[in-house]
Amino acid sequence: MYSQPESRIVIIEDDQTIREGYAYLINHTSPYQVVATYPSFDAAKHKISKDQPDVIILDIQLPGTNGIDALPLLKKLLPQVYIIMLTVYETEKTILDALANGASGYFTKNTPTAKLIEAIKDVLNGGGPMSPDVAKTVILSLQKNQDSPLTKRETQILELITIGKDRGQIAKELFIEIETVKTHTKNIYTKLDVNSKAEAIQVAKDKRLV
Amino acid sequence: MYSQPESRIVIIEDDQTIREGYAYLINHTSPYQVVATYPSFDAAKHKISKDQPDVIILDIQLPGTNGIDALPLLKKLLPQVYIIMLTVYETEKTILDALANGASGYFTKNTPTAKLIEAIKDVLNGGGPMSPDVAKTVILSLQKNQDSPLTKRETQILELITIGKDRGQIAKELFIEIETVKTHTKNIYTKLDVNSKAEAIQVAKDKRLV
DNA sequence: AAAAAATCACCCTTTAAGGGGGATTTTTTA
DNA sequence: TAAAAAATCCCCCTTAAAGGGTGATTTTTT
Repeated sequence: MYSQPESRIVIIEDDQTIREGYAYLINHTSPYQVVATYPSFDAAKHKISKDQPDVIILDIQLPGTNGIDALPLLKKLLPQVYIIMLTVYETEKTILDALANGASGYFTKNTPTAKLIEAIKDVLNGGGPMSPDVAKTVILSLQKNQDSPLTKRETQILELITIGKDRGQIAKELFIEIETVKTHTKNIYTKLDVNSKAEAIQVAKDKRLV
Repeated sequence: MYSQPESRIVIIEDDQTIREGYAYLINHTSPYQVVATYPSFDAAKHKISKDQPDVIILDIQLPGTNGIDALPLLKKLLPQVYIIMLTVYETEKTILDALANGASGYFTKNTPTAKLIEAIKDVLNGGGPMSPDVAKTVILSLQKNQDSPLTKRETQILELITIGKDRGQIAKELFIEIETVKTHTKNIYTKLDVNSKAEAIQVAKDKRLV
């Protein structure tokens, strides 16, 4: 399945200059057509289904429903649509929230139109385009703490604890006795300076140990 | 801090043709210099510190220590180095493991040298370059289930449960009574068809509800 | 107006977790 | 090749936090 030249684009962005600027450039310098633009999700929600967009360019800071909250609603209206975020926000939380809620790509607003057009092509071909700084943020969010106080086995067990396994399940999975799991757990607690599973999970997430 | 033309590159890759091919092209068509190449991590480990690389291009399938296991060891030897994975593996687990272990970028082996050179520039400038299919995999791994059976509040509580909070902490955080948390938890268990916190966390992770 | 979601309360049971102490075997590293 | 570190296993004992049942009111959505 390859990118179709006639692919239909909708832009939802409250800044008129940016909205019309991107629309003009996409229409005149790419094989894609901008079939509609809207200043907000609320303005778009009753009409956008008829536009039959393949790709939506979506801002986050919008009057009324914001872009993050709009994401699942748009997906409900148009299950097959690809959504590319185009925003000034680049905090880790915002980026991860957008991706968690169904965005296919994420760019900051200083992105040149040429890159955005390339991104449209990428999503239509099943890719997940991001600007370099966004990609960096995503990678950092996945990165584990490089100098953990835990041994390999302890890390492994802590990982299983964080995904909800109990002693019995952990023992079975690692082919060891429950008592051994207990011993490791005790050592983990000592090293992390906690005394419960709940605290251990919190510290593990917090320090990115797993 | 901008990319320095004299930046030093090391390639660790067991296939001689690929290794020398990339080395030649980087040396002749980019401002970077390949200062050494190795067919394995084990061959590199005693010498690579002296090479003083800024960027390492690292394969995953290597004889002896594989690329994933080599990552933390390389980071220990050269804490400041950027590592770009270049591999045929593109399973979600492999990609996420590599990024979790400190890789700065990730490309599949059919990547043209020009793209790889761009990626070197990107990491030196603090970005996190990935090929489109890899980026897509990463995005998918972050994506939540779009049609969860849970309500907003239930999802919120399940999220807190998965990060190790107990009833008391959840109640405090959401400004509600412990009994309300209990009620929501019961409803969550019914909807997910489980009857313990541990199981709920496993289903939540499994179905990407949080 | 009806349905769904969110809130709070009381009773009762028990399991899985946590703490202490001791010991052997295997692996790594200096 | 010693010494240190990591991983393995066992027994005793205690209890906090979790789970199940039932019922009800208020708030928000549709």
